[in-house]
Amino acid sequence: MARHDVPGDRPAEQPPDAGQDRRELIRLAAVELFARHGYRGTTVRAIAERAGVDPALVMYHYGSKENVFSTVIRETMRAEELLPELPRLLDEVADTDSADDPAADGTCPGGPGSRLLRGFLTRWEDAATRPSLLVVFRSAMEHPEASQLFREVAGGELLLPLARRIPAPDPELRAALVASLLVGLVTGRYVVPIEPLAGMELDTVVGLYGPYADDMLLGRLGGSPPPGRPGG
Amino acid sequence: MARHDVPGDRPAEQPPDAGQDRRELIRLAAVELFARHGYRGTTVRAIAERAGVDPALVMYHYGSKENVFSTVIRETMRAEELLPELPRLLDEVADTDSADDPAADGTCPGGPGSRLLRGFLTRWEDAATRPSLLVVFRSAMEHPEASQLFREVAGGELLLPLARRIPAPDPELRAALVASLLVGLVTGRYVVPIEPLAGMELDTVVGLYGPYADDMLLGRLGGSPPPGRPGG
DNA sequence: ACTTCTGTTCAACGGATGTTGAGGATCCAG
DNA sequence: CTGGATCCTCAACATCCGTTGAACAGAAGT
Repeated sequence: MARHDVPGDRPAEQPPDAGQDRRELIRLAAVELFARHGYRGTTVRAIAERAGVDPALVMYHYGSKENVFSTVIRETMRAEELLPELPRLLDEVADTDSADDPAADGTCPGGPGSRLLRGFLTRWEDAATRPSLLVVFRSAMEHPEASQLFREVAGGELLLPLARRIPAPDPELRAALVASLLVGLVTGRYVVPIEPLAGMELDTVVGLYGPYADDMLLGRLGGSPPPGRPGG
Repeated sequence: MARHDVPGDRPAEQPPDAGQDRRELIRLAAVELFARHGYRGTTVRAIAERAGVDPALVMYHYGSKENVFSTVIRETMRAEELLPELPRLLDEVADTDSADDPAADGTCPGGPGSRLLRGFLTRWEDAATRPSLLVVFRSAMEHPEASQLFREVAGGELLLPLARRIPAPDPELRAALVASLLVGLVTGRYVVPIEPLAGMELDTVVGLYGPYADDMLLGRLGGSPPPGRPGG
C-alpha cells in the first residue's frame, strides 16, 4: 500500500530517489493544471499525461483526485511558504510607535502596510510560485475545501497574528481591510489582469497601494468625519 | 426551430405566456446553479431538474450549455442592470471641482467614490440580484468567456466612462484602483466572507472604504491617504 | 380533415471521467 | 530459488456528461 496520508508524518526513511520523484512530478503537474483550469476543469488523466505517467499511478500515490487537490492546497497554504518574512513583518508593525498619525512624521517612505504588500507581491511575481498561489486563489471561489482552508490560514495564521500586533483600535477590522485590499490588487494584477494595473512595475504598485495599506493598519479609520463608529 | 440567438434582436411578437415562461424558468434555475457551483460544476440535467423540466428542453431553448451560460452572463453584465445609477454617478464625479483636495472643503460627507461604492454594494445587498452577480464574479475566475466579458464590460462600460470624467491626472489608473478596491471588498464580504467585513452594516462599510475610493478617484496618488495632510 | 408549427418528453448515443483489479517489473531478504 | 514489498502499467468498470432524433400534444392556418 502506498501512503495517501495527509497527516504530517514524513518518515523519509526510504531512499529519496525511489518512487518519490514520480510522486512529486505528479504533484507539480497537478499544481500547474489546477492553477489553470480549477478543480473540476482538471482531470486525473490530464495530470497523469502532463507528468508522463499512467493515470492509475496518480491514484496509487494519492488515493483520489480529491486528495491530490487537498495535498496541493495544504502544501501551498503553509504560512511559512506563503509569506516567509511574516515574523519580521509582524515586528515591524509592532515597532511603529506613532500610532495615530504615521504620516505626520514625514520620515517613513513606506510603512508596515507597504512592506506587507511588497512581501506578498514579491511571492506573486515569482513565476515559480505563482501557479501554487493561483490554485488556492482560484479554487477558493469554486471548491468548498479550498474556501475553508483559505479562510482558516488567511484569517488564523496571517491576519490574526498581524491584528494582535497592531497598536491601534479595531485590529481585526484593520487586518480584514488590508486583506481585502490585497485580494483586489492580486485579482486585478494576476488573476483577471486589467490594465494598467497588470503592466506596472512592482515598485509603482507598492507606491500606489502602500499608503492605503499603511492607513488601513495604523490610520484613523472612517476618513474625515467618523460616520457612526467611534474608533477610540 | 427555437431561437437560440445571442444577438439582441428581440422581436417579442409572440404571446409572452407561450413557452417563454419555461424558458425563463430555465434561465433562473441556471443563474442559481451557476452562482453556486460555477460553470463546470453545473450540469444541464441539474438545471432542468431545478426548473422542473426535461433536460432536452434546455437544449431546445438554448442550443447548448455554453449558450445558457452566455445568456446568463450577458443578461447580468448589461451596465444598466449592473449599476442603474451610473449616469448620475458619472455626473457627480465630473461635478467635483476641487480636484486636488476634495476633503479640504469639509462639506462632502461622502465623495463620488463613496457614492459609487454605495451604488455597487446596494446591488449586492439585494438577495434577488446577488446570485446573478455571483455568477459573473465566480466564473470570471474559471470560464474564459466570462473572464473576457467581465473585462470588456467592467473596463469598457464602467471604468472607462468613469475615467473620462475624472478631473485629475491618470484617469485610467484611478479607475483601475477603484475597481480593485471594489473587487477586494466584494470578495471579502460576499464571495468568501471574512469577518468582521461580512457582518457589518452597509453604511459602516461605505464609511470605511469610501474615503479610500474618493482618494483613489480624486486624491494625490502615491502620497498621503485621505486622513493625511492636505496635499499642497 | 389535413397539414404545419411550437413546446415538450422519452430514450438513447458516444465520449469522458474517477476509480479499480489483475498483474508485470524490480529489488532485497530468507 | 522463493517470497514479499514497492512502484508501476494495462485494460476495464460503472457512471455521468452534453447532446440528439423520434415522437407526441395542442393550437393555428388552410
